[in-house]
Amino acid sequence: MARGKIQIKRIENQTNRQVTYSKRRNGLFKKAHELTVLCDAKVSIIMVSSTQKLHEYISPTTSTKQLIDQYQKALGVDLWNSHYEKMQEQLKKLKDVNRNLRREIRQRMGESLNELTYDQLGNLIEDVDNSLSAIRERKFKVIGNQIETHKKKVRNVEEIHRNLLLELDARQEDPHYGLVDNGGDYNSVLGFPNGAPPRLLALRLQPNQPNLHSGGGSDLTTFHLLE
Amino acid sequence: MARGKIQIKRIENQTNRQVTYSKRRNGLFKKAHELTVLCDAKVSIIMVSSTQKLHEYISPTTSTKQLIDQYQKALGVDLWNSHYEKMQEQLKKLKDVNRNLRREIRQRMGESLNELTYDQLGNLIEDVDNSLSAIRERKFKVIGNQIETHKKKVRNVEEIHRNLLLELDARQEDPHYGLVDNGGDYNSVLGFPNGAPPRLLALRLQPNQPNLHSGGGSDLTTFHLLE
DNA sequence: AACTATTTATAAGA
DNA sequence: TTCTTATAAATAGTT
Repeated sequence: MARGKIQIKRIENQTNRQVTYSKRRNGLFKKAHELTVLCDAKVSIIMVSSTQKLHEYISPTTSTKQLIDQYQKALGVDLWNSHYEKMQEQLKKLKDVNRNLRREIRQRMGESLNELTYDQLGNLIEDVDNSLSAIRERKFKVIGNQIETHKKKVRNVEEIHRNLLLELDARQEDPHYGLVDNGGDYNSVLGFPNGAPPRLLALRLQPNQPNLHSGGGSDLTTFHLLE
Repeated sequence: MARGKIQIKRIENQTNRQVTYSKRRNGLFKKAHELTVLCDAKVSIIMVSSTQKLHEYISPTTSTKQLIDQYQKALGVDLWNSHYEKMQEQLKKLKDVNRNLRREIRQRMGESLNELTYDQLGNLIEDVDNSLSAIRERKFKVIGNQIETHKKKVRNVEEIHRNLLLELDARQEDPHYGLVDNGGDYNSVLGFPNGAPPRLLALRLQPNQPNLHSGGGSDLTTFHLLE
C-alpha cells in the first residue's frame, strides 16, 4: 500500500513475511483499539503467525474469557462439549442406570407395577419372597449370635464368681494365699478387652473381709463388679 | 482519517457510533483477512458492539475453537476448568447415589445385611413384607381384570352367536332377508379393533347355506371365527 | 527501526 | 445502508 501496490497472496520470502506480519499486526491491534474506544465495543483478537507465535489483543474493558463466553452464548453452542464428550456420556449412562435402579426399587416396594407383565409380576413376587426369607434368616441368625454371645458372657461371669468363691475359701484358710499384683487390670484377664465390664449383670461382690494390706496396690478381693 | 482528523475517544452520537462501528469493523476484518493470506497466519476476531451485537472473523484456514484451544495451550490456562469441575462434582454425586441405590437393592434382596443393625433389620423385614403384600395385591387385581375382560369377550361372542342363529332362522323363512355388504369387516363391529379375533375360543361357524350371491363380495354367512 | 512514496481506510456529507 | 471524496492513516520497499 505504499511504494507500490501488492497482490493479496502469500508472501513467499520468509523474512518479508515476518516483517509484514509484525507491521500489520500492530496496525490491526491499533485499529482494534481505536474501535474499542470510538465505538464502545469489545474486541478480542487472537492470532498465530506462520511460525506458530501467538499474539492477542483484548479490549481493556473486558477479558478474553468473558468475550468467548459471550460468543458461545450468542451462537448457542458449547465449543468445548467435545472435550467433555466422554464425561457427558458417562453422566448420561449413570443417569440411566440410576433411573433403572430407582425403578427396580419402586417395583420391589410395590409401586410402578403397571409396567410389568403378569409373568414379570409373578417373578417379582417369587424374588421378593425369597429376599424376605433371606432377611428373616439373617435376623434369626443375628438373634442366635446374640444369644450365643450372652451365654458366653454369662458363663464367663459364672466362672469369675466360682473363682472368687474358691479364692475366698482359700483365704479363709490362709490369709496370705495367692496374692498377685498385675496392676489391677483384671478386666483383660476376664475377657472384657475394652476395660469396662459389660452392663449385663448386677453382681455386687463386696470383700468379705477388710483389706489385709494397708495403702495402695490392688488386690483380688477389692475387685468390684458393679452395675 | 478523512475529511478531518478525529480524536480517538468515544463517539457520543449514537448513530455516528453505529456507522463508524460498521465501517471500521469491515476495515478490521479486511485487514485481518489480508494478514491471513499475506503472512500465512491464523486470526480470530470476536467483537461485541455497544448494542451487544456480536461479530466475528476467523481465518478460513482454521476455526475459532482451534485457535482458542491453541491460545489456552500457549497461556497454560484452562478457561473451562470451572465447567469441568462442575461436571466432575455432578459425576461424583451420581456415583454416590448409584452406590446407595445399589446397596438398597442388595439389602432388599437379602444381601449385605451385615451393615444393618438389629433394629434396621426389623424395619427392613416389615418394609419388604409390606411391599410383598402390595405386589401380591396388584397381581390379584391383574388377575381380576383379566377375568373381567375374558368374561366380556365371552359375552360378546355369545351375542354374536345368538345373532347368527337369529339370522339363520330368518333366512330359513326368507332367503333374501337382511343381506348387507359392509366389506366383510365384522371384526370392528364385534369389538376386535385390530382386525383379528382374539385367540380365545375355537368357534367354527361354517355357513349353513351356500352363498346366494355368486362372485366376489363378502357376506354375513361367510364370517369365520376360527382359532 | 526509520523513511517516505504511495496505497488504503475512512469521516463527513449526500 | 451505500456512494462519494477529501483527507488521514497505513504500509511496501528501501535504507
